[in-house]
Amino acid sequence: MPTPERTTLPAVVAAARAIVEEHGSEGLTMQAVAQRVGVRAPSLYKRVASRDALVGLVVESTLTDLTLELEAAERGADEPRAALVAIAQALRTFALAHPACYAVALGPLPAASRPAHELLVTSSAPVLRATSAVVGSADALAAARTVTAWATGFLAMELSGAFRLGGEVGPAFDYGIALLADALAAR
Amino acid sequence: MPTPERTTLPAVVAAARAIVEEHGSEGLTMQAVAQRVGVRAPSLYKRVASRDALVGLVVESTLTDLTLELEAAERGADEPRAALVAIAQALRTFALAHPACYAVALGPLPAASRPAHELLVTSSAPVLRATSAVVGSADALAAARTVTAWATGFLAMELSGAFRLGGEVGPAFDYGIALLADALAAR
DNA sequence: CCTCATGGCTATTGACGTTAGCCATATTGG
DNA sequence: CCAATATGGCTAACGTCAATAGCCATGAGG
Repeated sequence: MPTPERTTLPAVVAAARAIVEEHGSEGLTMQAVAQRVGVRAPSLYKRVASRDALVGLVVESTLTDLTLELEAAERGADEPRAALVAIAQALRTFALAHPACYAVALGPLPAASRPAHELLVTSSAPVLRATSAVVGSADALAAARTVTAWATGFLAMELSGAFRLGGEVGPAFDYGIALLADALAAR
Repeated sequence: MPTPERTTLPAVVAAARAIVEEHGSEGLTMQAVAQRVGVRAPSLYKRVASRDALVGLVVESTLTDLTLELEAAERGADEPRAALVAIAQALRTFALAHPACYAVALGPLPAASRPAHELLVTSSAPVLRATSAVVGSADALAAARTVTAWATGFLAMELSGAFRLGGEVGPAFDYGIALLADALAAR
């Protein structure tokens, strides 16, 4: 190859993730990323089609990491109901550890930033398996959607500071997942 | 007052809401709003401190309308569990009727766009009353948070088209609210 | 009638994404 | 060993957008 490359696509994505985590998603400017990898902003377009596409790569990278955590939580449980609870708690742990990247990955995204469909399938697989084991395959999808909707809604509220009306947040999460798990098990 | 006013703050907010609904929140530029009310963009700053502040007014306006719908749904039910279901369904109806404004109002917001705390209290009051009637005042807050988290999470997913994996969405919503209502009633 | 507070306007700035076009270089094929 | 070429980086520039500065016109109140 001509002209030695001063950076790489993975380095660009890693820089983008770091910037998102440090300064929020609105701090993710092409200039900031370029400066971080030691290059000028226009050069980034040799690696990435647009800013939205870069956001999409951040989302995919984050989602990949998250999926590993969810699968680990699933493996660590010996019983379906416990797996459901463990997966939910792993999701919250991840969200609190990487709040900005989590918010970007699971928040509203422009079409050009949406991750590959296949990645969404693999990241939702653990929940689907767990609910399937609890309620049976017929209702598994609806049950998984219920749990996922609750968890992402809860975490969106927690991360955006919507829980300003007193009460501890951790116990409220436990309350919710226990309620859902019991309700599903009762079917 | 000097120099007859060519527009008013309510007109500006109404224009902003219409633009959000027609072209999405990213279409809400100061130029677009100004053109719609028959004024030049800089003149808007005589009425509104910033774009974020204008978004905040759109949010408050939307939330006010939503609250009326939730209260109407609450009044229309004669039993606590039915009230909970009716409120959830009213929320979904509103979200589907005004998807873009709903998404703005209940999505992540910069600090300068956050609605007044008091408004959040009044808009969450119906759910809180309903859960209180179902599970008692001790668990009412946690229960309300669970239902709210689920509903907003579900609608965020539905509006962003995250339900691409087959299955009808409406029945999934019914499944979820029934599951939650039953679970709360069983306590 | 004169004053002045006020709303609107033009011009401008600064940030940002993105494109155009040039230059330098390392690899490849003769 | 050398030239051709493909490629990565750069500077310059454009368009969009939010926001500010400063001027002008107007109309209500003394």
